[in-house]
Amino acid sequence: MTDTAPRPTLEAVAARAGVSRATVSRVVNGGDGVREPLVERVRRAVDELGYVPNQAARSLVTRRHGAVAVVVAEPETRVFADPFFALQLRGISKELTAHDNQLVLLLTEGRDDHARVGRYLAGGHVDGALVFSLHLDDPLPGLIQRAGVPTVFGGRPGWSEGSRDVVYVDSDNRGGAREAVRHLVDLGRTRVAHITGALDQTSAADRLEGYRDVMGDAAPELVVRGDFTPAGGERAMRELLDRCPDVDAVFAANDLTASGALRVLREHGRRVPEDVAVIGFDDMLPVAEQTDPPLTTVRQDIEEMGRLMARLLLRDLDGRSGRGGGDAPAGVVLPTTLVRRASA
Amino acid sequence: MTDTAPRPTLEAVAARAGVSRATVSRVVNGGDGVREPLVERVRRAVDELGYVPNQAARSLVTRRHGAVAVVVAEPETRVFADPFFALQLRGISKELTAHDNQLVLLLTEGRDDHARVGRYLAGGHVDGALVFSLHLDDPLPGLIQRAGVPTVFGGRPGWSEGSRDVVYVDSDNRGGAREAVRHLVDLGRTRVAHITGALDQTSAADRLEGYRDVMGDAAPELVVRGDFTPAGGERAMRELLDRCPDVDAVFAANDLTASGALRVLREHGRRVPEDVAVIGFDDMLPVAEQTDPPLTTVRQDIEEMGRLMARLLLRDLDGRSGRGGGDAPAGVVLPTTLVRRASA
DNA sequence: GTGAAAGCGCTAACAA
DNA sequence: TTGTTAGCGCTTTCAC
Repeated sequence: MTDTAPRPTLEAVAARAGVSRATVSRVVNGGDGVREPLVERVRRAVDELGYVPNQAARSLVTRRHGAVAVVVAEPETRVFADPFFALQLRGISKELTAHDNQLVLLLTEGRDDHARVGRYLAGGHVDGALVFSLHLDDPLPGLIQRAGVPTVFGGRPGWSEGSRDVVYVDSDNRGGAREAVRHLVDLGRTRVAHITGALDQTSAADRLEGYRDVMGDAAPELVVRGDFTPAGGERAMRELLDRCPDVDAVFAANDLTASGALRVLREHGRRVPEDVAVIGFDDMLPVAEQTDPPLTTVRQDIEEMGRLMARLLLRDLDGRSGRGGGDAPAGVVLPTTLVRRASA
Repeated sequence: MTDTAPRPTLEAVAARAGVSRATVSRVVNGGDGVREPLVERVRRAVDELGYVPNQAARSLVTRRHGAVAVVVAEPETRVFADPFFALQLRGISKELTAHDNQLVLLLTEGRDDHARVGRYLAGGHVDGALVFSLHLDDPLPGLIQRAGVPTVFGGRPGWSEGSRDVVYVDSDNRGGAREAVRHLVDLGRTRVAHITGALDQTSAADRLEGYRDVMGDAAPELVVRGDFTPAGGERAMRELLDRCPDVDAVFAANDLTASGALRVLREHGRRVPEDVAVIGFDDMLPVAEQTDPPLTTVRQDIEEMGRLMARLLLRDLDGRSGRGGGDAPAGVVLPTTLVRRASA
């Protein structure tokens, strides 16, 4: 491969254009306050030499890196079993690159990684961080806040209750759940069950709340614990069928869970939606459209969540170089919509 | 949030420890050639001040960034419809962080992005690149090679035929396909069909080759074009059933395709595996284990592919700071294994 | 509007 | 073994 191509420096461009380094720098950074003919000459020199600014040198003086860390804790392989993560990443990436920022991906699993991430963030390699705080007891948020890096969280962090200065983007899990359960009730169903997600994640807890908003606490036997996986959905559905044979509707915490439930229902000869109506959450296309029957579900715009997270962070970043204090928007909650297919 | 914490510099640590900057630098970078008591003193000063080296300043002189770009072209949303991408990323991330390297993720879609990526890579922000060259006519590989950045490709690039100096990691697509088809033949099947993947990707082309290695070119009507998606699998299966009603086995280019085929077979009342045996490729657990019946498939260790890619790149990176020429290992091909479940 | 010069924080010769 | 010194390539006052 091409060995040691000696990349041209500002100096070289300046020499070629017959101007000073300062002028070249000005042109490269927007060209304000430089007379047109000179701008032209510098531009040409840049092109001819194929000059690209050295980011390290630039960061050294500007203290900006044009890079944002995305921290994904994935103690469970679940993160990789559905396209959730990838979609969000895509949204983030789009927004970031649109503003000339790079995405540094930090995947963590286990204690050691936490320390490493903490160190990295504290090391000032990036201008900010986007963090997916998956679990209630996750030590990551603490570490990060201590590192003093501007941060936006994906999903409402469990500990955000008190602190008003935590910025996050979340879906309207509770509202979406409410809508789903209400739809089931409107369908005339009276024994509406809920298979929860992993309850140490706020998304699962919030969906459960939404279910309770409509159904109340009347029939606790209709709430079964799941874990966002198909296997968990199967297990829960079996338990449900066993415990409440008269169940006529199920609101599953996500599509994967619903797919497991669907399988068990079929196995038990229950027709969907005639005997039991089923609703999922997420609208993960490859899952929701492929189940039998296709799944009615609550859609959340995952890619948009990612994009919004990035946007909030970048705004904050700009803000703090401008004024001293930023008006932290705290939490932003994206709406959900019910997508009707065949299962309910 | 914490505002402008003025991070301590080498200078500050030196002052506190009562030594020179050079000594602190030595200690921070491993501490070789510094007497124990001094090392101790410096370490303490570092801790007390919470000193973290400034990477920008360091890169400026070492010309090393401790960062590797991962370039993923995703012209098709398919990349996000299966966990392939995420698994590979995880493998890469593990290996990279184990060697204290950061992962800069570059997601591209469309022409504009290519230029951007080319510029970024040429800009010398990273020490090397890991690239997934998905399509035969992808302009990315060219751009990258021109940027002169050490690169390892994921999957055999279509244009690598001539050039011996292209480093890549691939699965044994051809061998795996051969094994699958042979298994079907051993089962006594005589009308073994193949639903291909997107043939502008070498993985699909290689799997087709493997099929032909066993079946020859005898019955071209048994080869139907798919595109790695469930929908493509359905379409192809319908066509197949229509064209060759006597088909008694199907080797699908991947699990997603197989799942589509399975659905159509059920729809047509064909029993699997009694009437038609089906084999997939990938062993994507959430797909292969959840189909009805569970899918017999060719497993490839995706995470290991990622890890290996990173390892090769890092080795190359170390190599070129050592000797002048590196012994490029060209292509590394990982073995596949047949996983027997119920569908064949 | 343009140039000269002073660093940003660090590493790597070279001296001592 | 330790310290001194000269940059790495860039931005940014401050004169002109």
